[in-house]
Amino acid sequence: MKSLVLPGLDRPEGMTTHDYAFARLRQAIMVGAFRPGTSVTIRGLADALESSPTPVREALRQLTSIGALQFLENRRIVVPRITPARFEELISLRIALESHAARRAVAHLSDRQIDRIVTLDDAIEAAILAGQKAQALIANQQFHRQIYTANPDQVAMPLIESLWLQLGPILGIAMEHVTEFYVIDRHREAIEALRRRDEDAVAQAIAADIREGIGGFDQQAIGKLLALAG
Amino acid sequence: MKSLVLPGLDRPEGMTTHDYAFARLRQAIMVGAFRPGTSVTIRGLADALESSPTPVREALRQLTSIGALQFLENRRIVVPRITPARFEELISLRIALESHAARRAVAHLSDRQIDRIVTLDDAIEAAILAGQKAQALIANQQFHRQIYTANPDQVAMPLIESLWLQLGPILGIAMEHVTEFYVIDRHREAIEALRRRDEDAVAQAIAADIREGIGGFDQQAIGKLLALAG
DNA sequence: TTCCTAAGAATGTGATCACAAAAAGAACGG
DNA sequence: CCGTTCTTTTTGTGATCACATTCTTAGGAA
Repeated sequence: MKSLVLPGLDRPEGMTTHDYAFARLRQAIMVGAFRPGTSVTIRGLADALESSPTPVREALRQLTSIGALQFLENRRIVVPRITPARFEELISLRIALESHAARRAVAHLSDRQIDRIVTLDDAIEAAILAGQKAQALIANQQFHRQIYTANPDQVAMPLIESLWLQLGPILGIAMEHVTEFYVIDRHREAIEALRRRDEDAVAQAIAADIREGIGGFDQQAIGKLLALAG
Repeated sequence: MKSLVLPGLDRPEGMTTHDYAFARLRQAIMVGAFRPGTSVTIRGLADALESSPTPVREALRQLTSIGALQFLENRRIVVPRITPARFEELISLRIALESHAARRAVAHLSDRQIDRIVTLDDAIEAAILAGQKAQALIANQQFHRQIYTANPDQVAMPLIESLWLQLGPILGIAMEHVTEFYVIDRHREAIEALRRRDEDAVAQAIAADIREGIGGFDQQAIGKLLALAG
């Protein structure tokens, strides 16, 4: 049985079943395809991915290591719930980590790379205008990732993505309830700062971008949703 | 065959084979029992832990998710090598993350908890005086963990431990070559700041503690070792 | 000696199965 | 109608096995 819920993701040939399952589930969680508190089963996902329990269990175990899932005491596997306090911690950590990563990326960014970042920002706007929420979210993540990974020795990206994964489920709820996008574009501000190679300004723009709108969503609205979903 | 290399770790009854394998391997890497570049095999570890490939493979996969191990393209599993640049990134991230975590823990610390932190600091000194390097390392980690986890909603600890794991192997090398401990005790400074509930001072003391000596080791010495071990 | 090739060994991968624990449902008694 | 107990089903766990890939090593040719 092939799942209709999991966002599609082509499987490059040569990729192991485990890697495919991991990538697929990870992507699904990151874009909010699972709601907080949802429970998943190994066999169920194995069927959905048309494989067997072994590689799926490995993928699920990996996802717990990065906070995307949770193995409960009763051996149930669930998408973690988020309290308002935990949400606030995650956001403040995002700000700390990502402004740090952005600052340390500035020196490594070539003009050509900055041009590519601008292209990604355009893609975000295009997705928003087209009403493709999930696509806008993915493009926004790519925008951030492109900046941080310019630093070749960077080690923060996996940690940042762990935070994105933990915030994913709540974004999924937000996407259902928010009809209007708040495009408070700190991205242009960040890009200008990148062009000037102004580390402080870049860090500040990224911090503001995170604080003011989580990937285009209004934070207050999410706060209210948390009271319900927590 | 039971391994003599892996640090012992009692297996509480009811703990699954997988959890035991994960905890055991994680602890081993964290205290530097494996050198950078070391390759491990699933069957080998399964024998050492007197179990089978399945739970061990799951544990190894989890360890790769947090940067403690690496699955190479050729399907070999190795302890990642660390370049001087990567080392510097890890340290700067530790400073960013841990001073952030410390700052946000201050408000939650009771006087009783601070007393317990002092006890842990005494344990570090005792271990150093007794020449028990690994024990001193563990006690030092407990000291830091005790502070950060005082914040009940904290989400940074797993990320911080990921950094500790990535630094573990290099600490293992350092422990072999460094005969003298440099006890630059910023811990007392941190404790005093905690007592005053002075967030800035706490963050500063933690940052200085990390910068000046990684768990009691001289950083410059590690830098030199990296040139050889990278 | 050096390089290349081929046979054998070692290793990761993934499906399967038996088992135990937990959850869900059915039957019964108050 | 509600709660309890027993049965059935579901589900995670871990050992095992077959397969494909990779590594190792032995042998031979230049």
